[in-house]
Amino acid sequence: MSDLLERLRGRGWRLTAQRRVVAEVLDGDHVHYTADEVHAKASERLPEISRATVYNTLGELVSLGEVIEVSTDGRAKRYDPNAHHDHQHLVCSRCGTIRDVHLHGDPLSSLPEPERYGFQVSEVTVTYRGICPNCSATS
Amino acid sequence: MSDLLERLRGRGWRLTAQRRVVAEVLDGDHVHYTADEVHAKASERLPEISRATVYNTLGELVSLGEVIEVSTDGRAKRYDPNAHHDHQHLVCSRCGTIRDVHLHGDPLSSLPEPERYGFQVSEVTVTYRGICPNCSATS
DNA sequence: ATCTTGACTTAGACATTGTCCAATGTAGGA
DNA sequence: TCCTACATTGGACAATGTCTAAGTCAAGAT
Repeated sequence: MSDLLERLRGRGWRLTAQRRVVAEVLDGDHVHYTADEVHAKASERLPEISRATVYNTLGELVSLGEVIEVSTDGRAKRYDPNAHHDHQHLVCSRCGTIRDVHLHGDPLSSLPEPERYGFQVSEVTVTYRGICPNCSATS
Repeated sequence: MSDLLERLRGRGWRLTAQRRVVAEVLDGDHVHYTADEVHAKASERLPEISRATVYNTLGELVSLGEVIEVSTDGRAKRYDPNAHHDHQHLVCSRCGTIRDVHLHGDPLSSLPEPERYGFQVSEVTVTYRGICPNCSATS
């Protein structure tokens, strides 16, 4: 993600302090933040950045395919900067931690033709749930 | 789902008009309603039912394993009464229609041991996305 | 059949997450 | 340096969900 800003500039993105900070937050720790968490982290470096800008910027990064939107719990969406490697997610049912995981085979092929009901199926997301080692230790 | 009410009563559920109506709404058309849609349908039969009760009742049905909570879009959760047959979902990216689908094989087995990071993995949800025949006709 | 009681329901306030808009600011080309 | 189209801001608004205190009622006990 280090050359992300250059890539985006090449696509006509205007490079502002706010966008730079949002991109840096995502690029930093490799976790899955919510929009408001990104806003909080960004505010540490650029105190007056607004929530609207963070939401706008995240939306643009998603549209541009640089970031993936993940909604595992029906609560706040989370943003995953690991958009260039195909992967799925493993979520702890207790603490909500999310890990990126890599699957055996292509899950698209698990959906038989007669089960496609004429849809042009183009995408599949797989979410595994369970208890993480940390949580099962402290149960 | 016809004997649902009996089953629930056997588990100590107090059988009220409100709960009966919510169960009937879910049992009726076999679609995936949001909580507020269930509330609207229920209000047709029992005008003074409150939103809180619908939310409570849906939550209880989910806890009891009689209904599945589906969040495909990060917006409102939807409620799927088809809890007793293992299935996954196929969603139209344009209009949001949801179909139940049945997979080939067990998706749990697609996650290799080293990709489980010590989690006790117990559940997997697979969501396919694409364009439904209706939407691709009217594009 | 009536009583009693704890579970259920209600209305509405509140919380969280996300969107929109008009006014203001500014990046980057001319 | 100046322009201007694009970006940012703050705050109102919207959608969804949660909580609480007070009133109501289902169903077992009498």
